[in-house]
Amino acid sequence: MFTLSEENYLKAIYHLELDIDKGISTNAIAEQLETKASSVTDMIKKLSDKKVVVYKKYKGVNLTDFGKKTAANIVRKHRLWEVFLVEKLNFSWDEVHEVAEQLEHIKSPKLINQLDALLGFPTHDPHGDPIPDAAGNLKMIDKNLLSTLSKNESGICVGVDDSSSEFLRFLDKKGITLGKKITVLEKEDFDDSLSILIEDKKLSISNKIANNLYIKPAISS
Amino acid sequence: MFTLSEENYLKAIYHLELDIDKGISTNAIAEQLETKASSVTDMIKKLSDKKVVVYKKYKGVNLTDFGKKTAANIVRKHRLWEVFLVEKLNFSWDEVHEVAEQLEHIKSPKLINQLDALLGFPTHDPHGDPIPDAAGNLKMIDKNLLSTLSKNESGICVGVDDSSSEFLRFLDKKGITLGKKITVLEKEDFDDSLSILIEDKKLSISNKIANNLYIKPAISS
DNA sequence: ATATATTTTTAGTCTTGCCTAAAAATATAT
DNA sequence: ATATATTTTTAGGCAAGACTAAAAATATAT
Repeated sequence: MFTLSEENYLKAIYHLELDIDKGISTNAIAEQLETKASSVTDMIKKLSDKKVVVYKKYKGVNLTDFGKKTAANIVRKHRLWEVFLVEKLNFSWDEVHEVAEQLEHIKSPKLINQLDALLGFPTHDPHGDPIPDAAGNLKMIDKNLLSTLSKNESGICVGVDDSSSEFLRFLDKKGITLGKKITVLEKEDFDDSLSILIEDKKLSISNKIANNLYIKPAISS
Repeated sequence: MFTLSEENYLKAIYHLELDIDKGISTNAIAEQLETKASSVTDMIKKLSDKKVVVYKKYKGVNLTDFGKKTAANIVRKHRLWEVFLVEKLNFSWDEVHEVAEQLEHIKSPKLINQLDALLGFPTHDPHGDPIPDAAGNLKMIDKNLLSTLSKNESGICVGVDDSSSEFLRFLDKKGITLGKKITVLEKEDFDDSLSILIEDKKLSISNKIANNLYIKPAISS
């Protein structure tokens, strides 16, 4: 069994490993968890003793298979709870993260299995992130940043890269939500901004936005 | 804001105050929380500093109004989650306690309000215990122990005093669940056991059982 | 290749929440 | 009323998980 703190470290390392394929550095973990490098070194030793990470001094850490499975299960719980909050309790997608951060630590396999069933075995959370299955595996779907689309190409909005409340509320205000079809009408060279069509509405969006929105390629209209 | 440990102390004192109207003794709290008296003294000082209890050395503690409200809110969350587990996730009434002990510490007013609504604003948990309202007030319903009924009197089963898994599973086995009507057919003097009628079935139950089952008086049949 | 900068670890400290053992206060019994 | 028993508090310590400051290792730059 893992403490709350250990679980948060596992989750942080799990997320970092999706982007980095070397050993995860002490500093990277410290930054992710908003703590100090020395605290990370302390905790890494504990996690290493518990066989969830492999640690070589000055060389960073990597999750063991056991560690990966444990971390994936926490992420699974987090994302299932997010779906629950949106689907059953009328939370909006920018309100779920903090509460899910708490709920992900609840320990009860039956609870999670039943929740999964109640929600109809969802595969993605409200931000389009995949939900690991009970074994810890996650299916990546084919998705690209909106910024990679060319003029006149279309796609379905399937996820966000930045899932901060600020960005999500900005999307809400613009009427951009998951599932909607977006067509690129124009790409401006000088600032890489886009003119897009979404539900018969024409919008102008900056490159920053286009770099944080995932699109599933579709036949252009 | 309160720590997990502080919340558990508040809850323990809250429950003890329902039975005891003097100052709640250090030992009583220690027993309830399965900890040592010296640990309780330590924590009492912290709770006193936080203005949730009034403490006089050697005289025990009592909750302040603020402490009472805080504790009631934890109990409210516990019982709402129990209802959720039974109503939405197919838990049985003997499985909910442990998980609710974890869930009661989740901090999100919106979560609880929405959960309350999802469940249809329940007034009692799966064991028949009343759910405090958002202000912390709880309505006691008129109930008596089954053992207080006389021969030929009837009542509706509305709650249990002992809500241990063992007792609840025993009741399940006997077919005794909340909402069912029970009629006392016979009272044995020598061991205070009862012969009862429940859903056209005749059962013999011991005094121990009859002392742990609450009944809402009804017109005898 | 050596000096400098950065990263990581170590050493020592703090707080929280628990513990044991001993001392102090209160309660009970003769 | 005094002796005995019980309860409560105090004193001192321990483990977890964080911190700061300093030392050690590694990386970078000229």
